[in-house]
Amino acid sequence: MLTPRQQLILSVIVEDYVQSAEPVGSRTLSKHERFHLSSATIRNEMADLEELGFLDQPHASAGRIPSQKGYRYYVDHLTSEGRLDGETVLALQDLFRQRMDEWERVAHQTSVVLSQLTQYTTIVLGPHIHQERIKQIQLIPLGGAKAVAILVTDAGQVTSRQVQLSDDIPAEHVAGMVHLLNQRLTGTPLFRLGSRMYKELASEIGSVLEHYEDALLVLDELAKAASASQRVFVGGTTNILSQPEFRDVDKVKPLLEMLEQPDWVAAVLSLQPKAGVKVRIGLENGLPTLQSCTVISATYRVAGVPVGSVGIIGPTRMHYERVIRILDYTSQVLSRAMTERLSGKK
Amino acid sequence: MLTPRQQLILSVIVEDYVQSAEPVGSRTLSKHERFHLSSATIRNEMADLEELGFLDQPHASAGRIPSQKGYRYYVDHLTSEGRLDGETVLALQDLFRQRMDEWERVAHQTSVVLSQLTQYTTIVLGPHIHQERIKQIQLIPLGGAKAVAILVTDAGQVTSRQVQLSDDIPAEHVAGMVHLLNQRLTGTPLFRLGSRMYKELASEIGSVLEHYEDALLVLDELAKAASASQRVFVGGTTNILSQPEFRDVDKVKPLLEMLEQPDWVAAVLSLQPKAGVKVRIGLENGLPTLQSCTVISATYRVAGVPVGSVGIIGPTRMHYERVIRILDYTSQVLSRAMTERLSGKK
DNA sequence: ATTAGCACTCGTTGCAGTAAAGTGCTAATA
DNA sequence: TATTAGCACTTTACTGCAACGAGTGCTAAT
Repeated sequence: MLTPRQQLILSVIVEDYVQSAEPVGSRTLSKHERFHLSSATIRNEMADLEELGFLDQPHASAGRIPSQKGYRYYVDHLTSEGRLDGETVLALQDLFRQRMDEWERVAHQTSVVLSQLTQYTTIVLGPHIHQERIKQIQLIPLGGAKAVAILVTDAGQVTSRQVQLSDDIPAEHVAGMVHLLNQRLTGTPLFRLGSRMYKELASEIGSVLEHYEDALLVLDELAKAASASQRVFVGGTTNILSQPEFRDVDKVKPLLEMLEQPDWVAAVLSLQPKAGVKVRIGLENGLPTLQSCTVISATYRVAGVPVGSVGIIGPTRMHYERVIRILDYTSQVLSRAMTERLSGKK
Repeated sequence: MLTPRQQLILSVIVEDYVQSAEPVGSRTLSKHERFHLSSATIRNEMADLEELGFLDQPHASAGRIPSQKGYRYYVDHLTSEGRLDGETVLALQDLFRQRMDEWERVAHQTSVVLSQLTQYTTIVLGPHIHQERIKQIQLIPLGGAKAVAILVTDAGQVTSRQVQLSDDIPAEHVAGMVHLLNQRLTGTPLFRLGSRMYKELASEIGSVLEHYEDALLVLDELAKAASASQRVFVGGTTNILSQPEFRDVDKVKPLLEMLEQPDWVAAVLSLQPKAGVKVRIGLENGLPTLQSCTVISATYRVAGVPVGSVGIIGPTRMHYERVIRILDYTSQVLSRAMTERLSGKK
């Protein structure tokens, strides 16, 4: 579709603009080492590229900047896979040498390190524990009819919730109930703790236990707590403020407001089934607020099943190649670390 | 120290400036309903107030704005206790009608509501659980020598941590260990789980259990986890961006960077022993970054013991009276709610 | 003690003029 | 036919300047 020369020009324009944030002029390009062309020739090519929609011109006497379509073409055709530099790799490897069971800390650290490395804003979506299996359920009475229900998964995740039991339930019934629940549910993956299983169990429990409503309540609360357990970590929010395109408070504000809402952040980074790194440029994100932003994200997996994701938000004028490589690498290492954790290797 | 008329003038200047964010001139004041003085008279008074250090003048031909000292005088002598308006009271009461056992949600909601009500940035420091007592300790083996240690307090807080036990420890020893720990520690307040108790227990446990290092490790980890459990919630960060004094990205950035670090936020709001609302204006905060900010904070208590705090960060040009009243009220209601929760009332 | 009046200061706004950067087009060149 | 040199044109950014407005401080009158 584009001639090799046009590709080269587009490529250099993107890379120059990403670095300088200034529109790139024909003279700048003609001085570039990879050309021995005059500025006039390049001007003609640029005019063509603009007509094809790959370049924009802020105003008549300015240089060119890549359009959304231009960035898209660059990402799709003009970047290579390649290796990360050693320093970055080391920083990331360090990150995952930590104890993987302290998930909160790992996720938080990841967001901190990634935003340092990239100078953009980082989002880490903590792992869904849907895939994990029930190891044990506990119910600890607190006095009154209150109790704490605790669920531990085989990966060692602990989820808990306070419940209000029937007023008159005797201690031995509570014990019996917990016993039955464990007997019946140990080994069950959490994602099956949904409505289907609920009904199946209801009848069975009802025939054995007197306080079966309490048992169901406990299950229900635990299921809710478990499904709400995915946490969102945002790091390097203030990096946005260093970007020249966001020097204006009115431009940053809507963005920061979005980043303040974990639900929204989670939605933007919602799991994509496909493997690999996903790049959404400008309006491809589907939100007007993000029209001058690019979101790059990657999921990480446990034993092949996606459980969470990491993402970077920055201006469309983003250092694509580097960020893609970093996220690719991070998600791979993270997947491996999480999988090892689960399969019980030390 | 100040004549009644000077007080009145200072008062009106503060209130006018807080609302308009524009330096207040003598003419504006002379038109104010509470005066029947000419602008010239007021000019003389203002010149005096400036000389005394209560007012500043941005430049020679501008009106006056309150100095840090001026705000301090205003807060100390010119505000009254008074009542909150009904709407605000309702919004706050709503907040604490929630289930108090879901602390994370309450704290988060508090920060959201307070920042909506005040249009400033809100910080909520989650409760220390030092005062709570151990209800039960659990140790759930995960396979390998890994296990999850869980601690439940009498208030129903659950804290957990993964631990690595000795490789060769038999299941019945684990059970015995947990039994002993519970027998020995149930009812102990968490703050005693520190080093002193550690030593006391060490000898006792050592004489009974074979794997006493494991028991101590478990205790140690739980103590660490419990003391790290105080969480920080920051809400309405972007409200800062609406303040005219922070229209400039370079001015907001350092502030937002600070707010991004929970440790720092916690430090700024660190517990003050005295009751009531604390107001720190500008440099009183001790940090150059906060020189044009005011931090107002209040602690909340459980049964009289301070366990956490709520705070508001805004420009020194702050709506003092209102914010003080809101925080005063919030901390009281919160204290009551938390205390009731603990004493087991439903 | 208060006020009217006035000269003075300082920041803001609008405007013309200039310099710089970059383009598009045409005509010359390899 | 593809490339390049040259030039007129456009637009922005910057600079200096005058006019304006808000507000003060001071003095003299009430």
